[in-house]
Amino acid sequence: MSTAPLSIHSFPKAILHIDADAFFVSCEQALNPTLKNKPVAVGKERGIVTAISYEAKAKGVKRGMRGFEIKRICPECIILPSHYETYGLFSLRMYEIVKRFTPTVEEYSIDECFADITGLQRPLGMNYPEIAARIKRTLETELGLSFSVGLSVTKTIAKIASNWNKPSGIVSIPGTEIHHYLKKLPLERIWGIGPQTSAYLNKLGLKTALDLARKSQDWVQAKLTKPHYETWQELRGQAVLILETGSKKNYKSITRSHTFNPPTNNPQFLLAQLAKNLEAACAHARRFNLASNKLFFYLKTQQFKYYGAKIKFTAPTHHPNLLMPAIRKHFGQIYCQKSLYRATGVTLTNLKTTENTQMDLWGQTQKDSKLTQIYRGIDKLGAKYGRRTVFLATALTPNTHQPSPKLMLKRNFNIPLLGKVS
DNA sequence: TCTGGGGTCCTAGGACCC
DNA sequence: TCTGGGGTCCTAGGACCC
Repeated sequence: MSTAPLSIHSFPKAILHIDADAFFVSCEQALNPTLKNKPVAVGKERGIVTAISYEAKAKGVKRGMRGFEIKRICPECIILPSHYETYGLFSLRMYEIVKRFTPTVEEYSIDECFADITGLQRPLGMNYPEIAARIKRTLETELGLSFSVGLSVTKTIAKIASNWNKPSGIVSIPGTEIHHYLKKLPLERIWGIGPQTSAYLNKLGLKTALDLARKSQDWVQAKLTKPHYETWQELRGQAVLILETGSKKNYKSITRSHTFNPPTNNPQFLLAQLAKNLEAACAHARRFNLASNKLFFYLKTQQFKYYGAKIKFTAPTHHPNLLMPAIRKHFGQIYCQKSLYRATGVTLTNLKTTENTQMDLWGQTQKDSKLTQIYRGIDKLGAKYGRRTVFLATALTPNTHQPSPKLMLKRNFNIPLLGKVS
């Protein structure tokens, strides 16, 4: 096979990928230094851990493990509940710091971002690897977390670079050096190539990322789909994936789901769970001024099968009390008494912004705006007294005997507005 | 991989229209 | 009643990501 480089230019573009190491546990350690250098895991409230410190990883602790399994292999491991709001604040500060260096920052996920630093050598008086190092140092000093940074010519290679030397790595891959790295990289480690595609490519005789990058354009277009064709271009040093710099929160859909234990076939319980999912999804939609006219809800069986129904509405809304009756109405179509269910979920789709909503013929919008005021009050209460201070009566677990107005108050607060609702 | 929660994009195929 | 060809929109489901 050819040993020629894939690109003859060092840095036609300079893209950084910045990735916080063991983000959730690192946040906990930054806030509580006594946790530093100790095996720590986060996710106690779920029963399985989702983030693990490098010390715990070294002892064999893995994502998805349960508390008792961890205690068996690493008794000294500290298991903490997650604090997502806190991690979100660290995340915002991370973006803010990177944006001091360049406005072109993609807030890719809570613990990662991409930054385009093309053309900044001269204004900053540093070369690209020096800029990367400066950003890394600034992040680490100000946040007290460690970061892995990759510098290269495309997003896909920058991601490979940041992953190369975790934790706290800083790796620069000029275009002319790409092939040295791809040669050592198994296909399934490429961003965008999952188990299905790598198994398929293995069957076709490909093993490494370089095997893929060396294929012809015709071959790639004949055998693979568009996303993988783009990956192929990126691996060859052509930046086709652009950085999405807009502030992230334009949802196409909002899902809220929850798994419970033990599994059940109790329809009241399942409806209560769905009501909770619906309220959570709607609350999120309200926060971003989004409304939906299409929802999907499902029951998930113990065998991990999904049974769901889609419902369309004439007018978009984000008020659960308008949507819940429809869920109740369609519930019977998907519910089977013989099945045991382990989870429920609700997805709002077709989301539209609620600014500039037009009045429709039926006065639905007017009714909706009254509700908007009511829910504005509810959301304020939620912010003040804790989420779910006010919720739909359906969301009460069965056996809890309460009178049944449409809206219920958790702590018997008396809110005058409630009278108008039912 | 005995499996939590939240997303996005792409493709194929059907419905419907001219 | 049968027929060719082409366009758009929507949906279901797959695959992938963190």
